Amino acid sequence: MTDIKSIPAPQAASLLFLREEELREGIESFFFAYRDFVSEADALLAESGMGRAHHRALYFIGRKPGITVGELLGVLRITKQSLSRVLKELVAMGLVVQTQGPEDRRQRLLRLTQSGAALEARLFTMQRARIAKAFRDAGPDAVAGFRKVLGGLRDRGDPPKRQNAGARS
Amino acid sequence: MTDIKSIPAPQAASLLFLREEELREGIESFFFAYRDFVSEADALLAESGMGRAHHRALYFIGRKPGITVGELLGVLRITKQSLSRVLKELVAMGLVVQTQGPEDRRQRLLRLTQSGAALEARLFTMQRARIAKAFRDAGPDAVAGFRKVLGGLRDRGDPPKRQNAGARS
DNA sequence: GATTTTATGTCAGTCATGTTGACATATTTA
DNA sequence: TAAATATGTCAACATGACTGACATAAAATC
Repeated sequence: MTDIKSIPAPQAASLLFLREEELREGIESFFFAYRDFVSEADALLAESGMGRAHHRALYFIGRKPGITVGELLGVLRITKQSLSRVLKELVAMGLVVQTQGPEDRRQRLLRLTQSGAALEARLFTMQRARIAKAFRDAGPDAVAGFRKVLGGLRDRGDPPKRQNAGARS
Repeated sequence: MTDIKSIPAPQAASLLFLREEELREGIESFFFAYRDFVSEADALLAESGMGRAHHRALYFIGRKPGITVGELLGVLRITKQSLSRVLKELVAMGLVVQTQGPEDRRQRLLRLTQSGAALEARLFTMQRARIAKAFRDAGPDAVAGFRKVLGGLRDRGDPPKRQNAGARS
């Protein structure tokens, strides 16, 4: 039923139009929502002369204390030069500490300091308010759908290895 | 039921933990999905020496042919100086044309040329493949939930007017 | 034990995209 | 006529990415 081939041309065109329209609206919603969501923490970060790159590093170090530099590079998918600058600043500001890996002493394990954790918590609290409200208003089924679609939008397969990023010449 | 105040402390803490965990996973999904989604068109844009800013302008001009510069600024929420640079390049490359507004001759109405529309279509086709697959795999209910949550994440109220952007000193 | 690979850091330069501030011009509105 | 609006433009700067090249220490392999 509703076999697209069985539909007369004008209606099929109309269906295709709606399909494209629906997808474009999805793309636009995605763009606007993401922009509004991430821009929220900027003011707080700017107070300490930081930007979004600092936020992302703080976030993922807080999420996995003891994460190595290489792992963090893999998560963020940026070059080590980019990350290095950010990490250096976070360490200089006393928000992050690096310790030598206990098994592999080449590794630098990253952890938030107390003040780093405090800043991350303040940033998370801001974003939590927004996302919690969106989740609450939309309801659990909608949240499940949100997660499901986001999962489908992710890259599948190998993350494209980038020069200078991780274990690559 | 499930009044949080009636739950003994350890379980309440556990629930709160799950709640935070759930929200963090949502934030991360959002970050990863958005990054993967928008990065896809970069290679094609780079061939012509363009970036994401060009893509966004092309996209919204294609979406509303005859859009004014001021309207586009309102959609993108960037400064006119940023947009100006991008528009100038798009016009120079023959992808966009500007025509004087028929009623208000101060306005510059923006439209895609044939090759501009062709490029936009190529870019949209790339993204359509990804989002259509995600929508199809997730199902209509999930898509509805996705849209619902995204709507809730948007800024409410006045878009924060930014200096130099639109009608402001 | 010597060699290679890996994890990390660093210097130097470039690019894309955003910002602020100031000012110019044409056109519409009051 | 005067003020407000839509647009454009010059200049300077910040952020966060990038490439390429090279350095060091430690682990893994031959």
